[in-house]
Amino acid sequence: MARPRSFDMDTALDGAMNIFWRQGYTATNLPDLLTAMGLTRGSFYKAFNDKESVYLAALDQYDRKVVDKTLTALADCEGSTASQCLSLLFSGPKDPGRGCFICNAMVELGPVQNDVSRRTNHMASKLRKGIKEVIIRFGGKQETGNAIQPADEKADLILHLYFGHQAMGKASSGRDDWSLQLAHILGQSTA
Amino acid sequence: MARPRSFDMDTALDGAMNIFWRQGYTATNLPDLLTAMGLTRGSFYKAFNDKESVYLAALDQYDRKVVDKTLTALADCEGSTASQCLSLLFSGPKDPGRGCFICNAMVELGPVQNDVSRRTNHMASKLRKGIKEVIIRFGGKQETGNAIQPADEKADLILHLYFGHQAMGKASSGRDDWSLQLAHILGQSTA
DNA sequence: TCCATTAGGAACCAATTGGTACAAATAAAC
DNA sequence: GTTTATTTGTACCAATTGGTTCCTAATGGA
Repeated sequence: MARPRSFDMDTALDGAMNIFWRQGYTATNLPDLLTAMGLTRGSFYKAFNDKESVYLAALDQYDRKVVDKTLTALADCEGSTASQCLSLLFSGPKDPGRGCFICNAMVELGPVQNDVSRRTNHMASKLRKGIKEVIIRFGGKQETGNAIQPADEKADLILHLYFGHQAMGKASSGRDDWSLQLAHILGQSTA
Repeated sequence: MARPRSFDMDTALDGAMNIFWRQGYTATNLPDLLTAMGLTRGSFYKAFNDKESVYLAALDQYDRKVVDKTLTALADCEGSTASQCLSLLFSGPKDPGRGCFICNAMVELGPVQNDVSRRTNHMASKLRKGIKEVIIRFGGKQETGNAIQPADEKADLILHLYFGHQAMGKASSGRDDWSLQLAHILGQSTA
């Protein structure tokens, strides 16, 4: 009927995702957000409800863009061991001090924003599942045996390790090479 | 010479520690902080420089009060296995949604505040050392052997796991019982 | 071509932000 | 008791917060 919007919704959400990812929710004010999205107040409030709803949309964008990409990278990994493939999780693009948006969101808003924790839990589950499938693919099938734990447990352990890695990385006091640890967790002799 | 201050510095810092611990730096405004510390603006700005310096003081308070207490609890632990003692780290007082102040601070301010990351790194090192000493105390001495990793590596792994646990706990999507995982990492058959 | 409808942009808004100024209250030193 | 130094509390401040209003401009359909 009338004038179509001149900005691209996807790239605007990319901008929102990146600024929230880097700065968090409260530390990102409206001017920051508008600049990152390439919008002015008018079009912003025409297209979105408020800052909070854009934050949630940014989390969904992260789910589509980053989490899904990570999962396919894990599924398509042609390494020779599970730990080699799972090392992908621990050697991200390394934008210094950006960390993992899921981890950041959990820590900042998890306890006070159900809409946030719902999304972070969902993404965490997807990652957990992706990790588990790598483990299974490389032979660590659902063994309930004594010493070695089933793939679910290993995946959950590695997922927690991943978030710890991301958290510590933001203060640059973390470890970079996790191949030996992963191999040990997975019960391999060497990575 | 003149009028002595009527508030107790230590309890005021406890209040600051607790509110920053629960809400983070930016999400805590001055009225919140003043209430938590039991001070009015006047005495606050007489006694402290600004909000930021109080945050750093609160981190130091956490170091003294919480971290040191945790370390002595680990050192004094009379459990029968290392994983049993280290389970202490994963079963805190469980104020829901408060998490670990170190983790919160790293994630919120690590990349942008050197004074913060310096402190979180220091506390993380203390924890790492405490964990390592537990491992060594229970016989996992600095073995450089093939499959089992040296105590340093194990301690670092558990420390990262701890932070991941704290991060995920804030969205209540984390695991509560880590005894089996710890036992596996440490190379024991059962916890 | 003209109109209905919507995007875009700037001015504006009340509320809140962290921080300051200053007078009143208070207690030690003499 | 007077003096003096310092804390305490209140009133105040400019700047910033997220959000609204409203006018202009652009566009697709008739």
